[in-house]
Amino acid sequence: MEEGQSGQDPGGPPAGPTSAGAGDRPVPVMADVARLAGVSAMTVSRVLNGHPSVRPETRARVLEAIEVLDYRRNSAARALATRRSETIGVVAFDTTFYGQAACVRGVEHAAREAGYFVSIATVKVVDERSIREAADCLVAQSVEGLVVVTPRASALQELREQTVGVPMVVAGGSPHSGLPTAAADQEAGGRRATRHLLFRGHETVWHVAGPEDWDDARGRLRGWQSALADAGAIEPRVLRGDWSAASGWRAGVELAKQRKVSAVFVSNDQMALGVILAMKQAGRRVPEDVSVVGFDDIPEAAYFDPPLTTIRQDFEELGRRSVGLLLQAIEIGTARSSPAVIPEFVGRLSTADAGRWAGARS
Amino acid sequence: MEEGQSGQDPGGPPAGPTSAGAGDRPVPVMADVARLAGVSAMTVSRVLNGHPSVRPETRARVLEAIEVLDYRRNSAARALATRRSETIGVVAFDTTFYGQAACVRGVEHAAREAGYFVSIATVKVVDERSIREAADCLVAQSVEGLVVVTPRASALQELREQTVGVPMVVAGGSPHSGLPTAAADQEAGGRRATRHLLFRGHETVWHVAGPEDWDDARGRLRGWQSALADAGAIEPRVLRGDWSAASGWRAGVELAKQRKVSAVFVSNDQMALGVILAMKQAGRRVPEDVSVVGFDDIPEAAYFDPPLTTIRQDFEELGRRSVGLLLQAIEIGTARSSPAVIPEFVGRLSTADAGRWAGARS
DNA sequence: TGGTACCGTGATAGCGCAATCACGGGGCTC
DNA sequence: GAGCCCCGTGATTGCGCTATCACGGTACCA
Repeated sequence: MEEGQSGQDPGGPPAGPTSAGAGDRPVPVMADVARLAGVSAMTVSRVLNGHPSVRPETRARVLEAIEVLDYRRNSAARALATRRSETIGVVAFDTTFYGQAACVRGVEHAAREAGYFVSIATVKVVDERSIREAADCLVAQSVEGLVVVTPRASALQELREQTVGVPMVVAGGSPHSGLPTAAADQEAGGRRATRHLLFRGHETVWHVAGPEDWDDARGRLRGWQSALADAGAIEPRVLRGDWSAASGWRAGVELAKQRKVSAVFVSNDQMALGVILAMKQAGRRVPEDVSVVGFDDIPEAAYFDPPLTTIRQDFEELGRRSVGLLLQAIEIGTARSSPAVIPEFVGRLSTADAGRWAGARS
Repeated sequence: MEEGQSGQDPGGPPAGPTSAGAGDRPVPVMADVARLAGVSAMTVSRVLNGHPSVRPETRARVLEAIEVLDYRRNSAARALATRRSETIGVVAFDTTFYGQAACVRGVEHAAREAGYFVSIATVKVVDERSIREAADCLVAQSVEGLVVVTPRASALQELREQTVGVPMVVAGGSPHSGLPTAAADQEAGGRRATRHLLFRGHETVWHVAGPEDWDDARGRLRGWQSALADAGAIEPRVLRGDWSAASGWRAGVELAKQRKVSAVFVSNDQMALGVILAMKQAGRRVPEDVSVVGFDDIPEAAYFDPPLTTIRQDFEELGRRSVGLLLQAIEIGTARSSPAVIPEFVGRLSTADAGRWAGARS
């Protein structure tokens, strides 16, 4: 354009810098494809974007040129022009937890299927600062939306205020966070687990809960309470763990001291593993003396000794659904929570009827 | 400054579209910051990039304007202009495996510390097609480099050819893949495990290996073989698993049929869990009748029954190192493999001296 | 005192793509 | 048979940022 209308080199100004390189261009751009195919860059763009109004013949020519040149569209340029990054961000906590990892995997697959990239930021500690940092980091990368995997409710309150602009959904956690959520009905799961033990004849059921500020832990605890209340059973003091087997073991040591404990609902499978070990170490057999129910159904649960009766959550499905929600929020502008999925009871061998000698309470 | 030399609207053409919006601009751009701070956009850019030649006073003014406007730099535009995305890609397999997940976490943290974003692509099945797809997807996103976590060697051969342009490193896997690698010395680990059992007096040690085409599995197997050879012990037939507890259980069932089996080195902890269960179900006690050593030291291993003797790998460190390698490759253009870390022996209760009645072989 | 060397800053020109508008040509309506 | 519209395509412009060069000033050397 500086040369305006004057000269003899129409291709000069626009194509100049692009075509200048003698021929050693390492990475081809759209103009290169266009030239090879004998069309304009715009047409190449249309082909790439599946725009309908391109003659099949032209399209084929362009596709061939793309193939020949091994051309790949520059996503930064595209993002700049469209103002869309086609990327969603995932904030996750400890992805070494099976549930988190499976959920992230679900997110990743669903997102990729929908044509989105996935950027991830994990936080080591679950406090507002870290979470905001992670979210900021993702937002700085122009993600179009955020999936927060299994958070603490408190942390979310913070987030909602801060992450201006980009839609957010929650995978796991409580459906009451005020954000669209894809979650399993933890309460129903907790109720189911507890009821199972009650049906087996146990007078009451003890509970090893997860961290107080995790919605999942809270929901399971509520379910346990309500099942107990329904059955008119007394509600024993709650023990707290941090989801780790180690914390479960510590709780199990406490529990084993009390002879009247005959049934324990543990808020996840890892802690259940710890509880079982502690029980056995204290000389109490599982399930003969003490029945244990876990939660999550991690792949190893079936190979615990005894194989663990537990409540299965489909974490991957959660991840998938949350992406569905997020895409709605991004594309339609609104999304409401997905209906809670009901976790499934998985009966194995870690529970038995009360009575053999479990009847000997207090 | 915009009033420059000409008229009253010199800002027109360049700043026009930016300043045109009456005042409802949802997202501020650099020009907005510049205007507010009374400087040029270039200066804002310099401040943002930590360029030294900006007067502290000016810098402060700019920073304040940024704060006031809650301005965030558009990363797509930056990437386009600099030709750098500041993003690295991670290709991982099943991140629900503890090792993979921990490694990815290490990558993520190290990358973020170094100022890089992390995009992730997981593959469901470990074949060349999927891996290439995942890598392509990442490359399409203009990642500057790729970390491939614990791959199969065969898959890597493919990848190396295909991913033109972006540097690649491997986290885990064999150091002989031809790519820079951060790996633990699997062979040393396997040797250590086997030797431990041999020292305990077992005549020989059986092995439940991981998938044949995983470098990790291969290395551990080689270590087992070499320890056996050194001790002059016979080398029993290898059993194969797929890393899952279920496959370990199946192998355990086989092993339990043979009364002479008194010591088993299992290629990961999950499979070890399965082996132990199968043994017990067959009436063979662990460790009294059969000693078992695992590999990895997943957090639950200490709470198996019996607590599992195993070989600890620091997966997170692997991830961290691989990022170090990758950044070298990106920034310096070259990187050689990190020295292999030697896995650490963790003695717990799943192994015992041979002899009680284990001596009664064949 | 002139020249050289900066230092702090601004104007300008792309980065590679897609949105917008423009345009020739064929089919359609009436 | 004239007008219309839409189809397929191209030229142009700008997304928001940074690289480059240019420029007035102060400092320093000769």
